[in-house]
Amino acid sequence: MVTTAERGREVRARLLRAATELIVERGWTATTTRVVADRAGVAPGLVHYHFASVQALLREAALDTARGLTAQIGPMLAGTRSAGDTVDLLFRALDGYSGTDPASVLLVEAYLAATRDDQLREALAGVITDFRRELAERLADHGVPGPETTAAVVAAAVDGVMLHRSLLGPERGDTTAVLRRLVRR
Amino acid sequence: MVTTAERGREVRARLLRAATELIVERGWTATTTRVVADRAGVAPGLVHYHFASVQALLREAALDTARGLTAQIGPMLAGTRSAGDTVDLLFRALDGYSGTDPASVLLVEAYLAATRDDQLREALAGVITDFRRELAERLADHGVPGPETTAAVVAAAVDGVMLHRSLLGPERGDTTAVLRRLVRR
DNA sequence: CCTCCTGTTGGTCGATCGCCCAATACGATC
DNA sequence: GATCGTATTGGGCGATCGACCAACAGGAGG
Repeated sequence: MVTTAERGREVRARLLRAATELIVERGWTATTTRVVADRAGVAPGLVHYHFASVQALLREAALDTARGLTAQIGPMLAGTRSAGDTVDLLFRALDGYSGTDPASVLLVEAYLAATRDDQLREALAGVITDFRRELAERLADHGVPGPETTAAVVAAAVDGVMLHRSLLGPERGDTTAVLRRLVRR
Repeated sequence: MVTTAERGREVRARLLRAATELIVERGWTATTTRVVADRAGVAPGLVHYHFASVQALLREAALDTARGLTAQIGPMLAGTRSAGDTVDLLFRALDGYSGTDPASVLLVEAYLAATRDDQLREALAGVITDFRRELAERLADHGVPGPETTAAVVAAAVDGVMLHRSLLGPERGDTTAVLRRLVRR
């Protein structure tokens, strides 16, 4: 038995999933009411029934993905035995990714949209700050000097490498080996 | 005496400048024919007289800025005395920048637009590759091991830090000190 | 002086935008 | 079975989009 409310929540979820895909494929500002509704297989009017505005839909979709990513990586960090391990893990998590993978592009899109949407900027800043803190604690455990600043740089480097891969493809050399220098004692 | 052709080229330049400003203020896909024309102080029709399409205008504006940036930093790199100096220079060049400065945002916008515009992607990849090569040569001069890979990581880290600053503002700790670890022998 | 030609204007085209709303479908509740 | 309320439909609103074009201005070259 499927209640009306359950089907409603399911449609809402489908809209969020469609928005996530389309932000990646077409870009943030080119993801429109009708295109999202079409991808989700529902009437256009439903977008403004389930969400206050298109911006609100895109914001929620992007934040869901961002939080999902950090929630997935966080527990993995806890199992690392050394600072080098930690860096390795971060970049192995990125390595299935060609650089044009959905999650990366979506994150960068969100970063940009955030420069013009205060609500999104604050929420996204919160996600990154949490991730930085978690990473800093792990680095501190492993005796890395200046763990907070180091964590900030490592996190930024991850995003930067991801950004460059989307243009140039995978690097030739051993990127992880170079990045491990960041956490030498 | 100002010839007709000279005034024409001047208008073309004004359109490029207006596009540069507006990509930063409003985003790539939200920079439209009429808005650019209005900012440049000319009639809307002129955009499609001087440029094949809006995309072509945006592409040229972004590439001009990107090439201008690397052309400005390149010669400064030549004067550095050590690998640490080189990293310092790169990040001091970024430090007038709050992270929401025009050049940074424009670059990230271009990165993103490039994922959906092959012509732009190839051109932008060329600019980054040139910069990487120049940086790699300098690092090699200073005896940094694996100069190509290191240059790629440093360049990515620069863009990553820039990206994070646009959300979180300036870092608290000494970022440059951490990044200098990347180029220790 | 008179023609060219380049640069420029301002408006129009069909398409699409975000948002809204009256009408409807249909399970939940009595 | 009748009533209610939530989910959904599809079309309409004014605004704006990229691209196009007829008309025009005015310096360049004969």
